[in-house]
Amino acid sequence: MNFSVTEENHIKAIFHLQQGEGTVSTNDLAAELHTKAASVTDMLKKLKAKKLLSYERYKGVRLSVEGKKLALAIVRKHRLWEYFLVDTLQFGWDEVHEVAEELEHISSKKLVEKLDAFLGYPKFDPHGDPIPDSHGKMAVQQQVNLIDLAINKTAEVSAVGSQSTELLELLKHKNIGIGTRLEIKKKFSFDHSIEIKIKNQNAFTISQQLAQVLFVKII
Amino acid sequence: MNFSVTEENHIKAIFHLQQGEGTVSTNDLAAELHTKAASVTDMLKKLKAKKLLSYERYKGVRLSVEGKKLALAIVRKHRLWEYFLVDTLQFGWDEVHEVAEELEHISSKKLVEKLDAFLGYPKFDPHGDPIPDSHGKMAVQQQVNLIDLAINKTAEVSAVGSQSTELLELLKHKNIGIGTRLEIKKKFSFDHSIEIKIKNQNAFTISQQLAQVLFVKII
DNA sequence: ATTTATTTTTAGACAAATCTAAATTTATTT
DNA sequence: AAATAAATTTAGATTTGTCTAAAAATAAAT
Repeated sequence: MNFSVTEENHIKAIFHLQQGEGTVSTNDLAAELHTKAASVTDMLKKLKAKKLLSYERYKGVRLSVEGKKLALAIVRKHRLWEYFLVDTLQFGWDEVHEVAEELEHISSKKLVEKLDAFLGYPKFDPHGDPIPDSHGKMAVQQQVNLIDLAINKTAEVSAVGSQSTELLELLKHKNIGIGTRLEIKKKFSFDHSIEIKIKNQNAFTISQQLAQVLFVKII
Repeated sequence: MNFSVTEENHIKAIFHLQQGEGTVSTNDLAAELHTKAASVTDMLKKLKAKKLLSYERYKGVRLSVEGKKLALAIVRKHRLWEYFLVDTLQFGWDEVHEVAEELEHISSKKLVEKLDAFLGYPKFDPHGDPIPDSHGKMAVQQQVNLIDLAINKTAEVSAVGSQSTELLELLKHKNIGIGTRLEIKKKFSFDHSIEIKIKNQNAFTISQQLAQVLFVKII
């Protein structure tokens, strides 16, 4: 079975919003896809007919087994390409998302398998997100939200919760990236901001909003 | 400026049929693109409006300077990806065409330049065709049509004139590929078939049609 | 438990890319 | 040069993905 780029993007968006379990609303999907609710409804009917999801009107949507399989295949391609761009072609980790959005729709199965082998079957992409293997299985990473990290435990930034330009700009300014080692010096309960320290730098504070999208691996 | 896959495919087809100079007919384009003449006419009007080509109804079409630039950029991407697939990912040279047809439409300029650098700025793709550089310049290869090769001169197959499944099947059966060394033993003027000999194999004859799509480099 | 607000769907329209069939232009024959 | 054939274009229809505006269903609030 072959699917259009639009169809694949809907499946991917549902997968991300569904986040393991739960049902996804038309409005949330429209926001995620930068489109309108009416367009989403049309597409849901189409994807239901193709048995990629279960959908009853006004009741939200949820991927079928087939749909999840497709979503995982797309996520796999996206993350493998991101790994390739950063690891092989020396892109910065913050400039690969848009390119991978295009590359993830290249259909050749053989290409994906050969690419995976060439890269050495990586388990995590440059943002720290796990790469599904050819059966759709992903490694689980023992990562923790920065908000939840204990004080004075050294940890390494392993993932960021979004790839928005705004976030990447802020991270660049604060000099935080994947692999950055830091520890928490203080937590302020008033606004839930936290003071962090990166080796050889002065401590500084970051907002709750920022801490919530940073994931770290305890070392 | 950004163009759709369909628009790019039309530009590429015109470029190939134009072959340096001359004007291209609607019917030839329709055949090349596996579409209908009426559809081509519609697209030509659109591409003319975008100033990629000059076109007067009933008079054929020819690429503008802008159009040629776009065509060369697409050809560059196609051939770089083919090189990558064969050289880096270990694809067979006869199984990369379809995948490259998809990859050539990925838009990121930075990706192309980084890929080119990673591959070491190759000058020829796995089929022996020259890869345009970032300014659109291609190396000229001293290759000759097999039909024109002198008798008893050893030569190496450097390019094939088409990537059709039918041709590739025949080449596989005859055990001919890029890099194959051979010499011509006899030319038969009756049907213009030629008898060729590959080292350690018995001589055999190939048809004019086949010889005409094989290009060789004299060693 | 009504009213009000929100979400979602339907209805109808539109642009892109395609097609078939008919009309038009150009090329070829006799 | 008139008749015939071939190539090309136009006209009108179709499919896919999208939209706006109005209607319908569900959720929230008084």
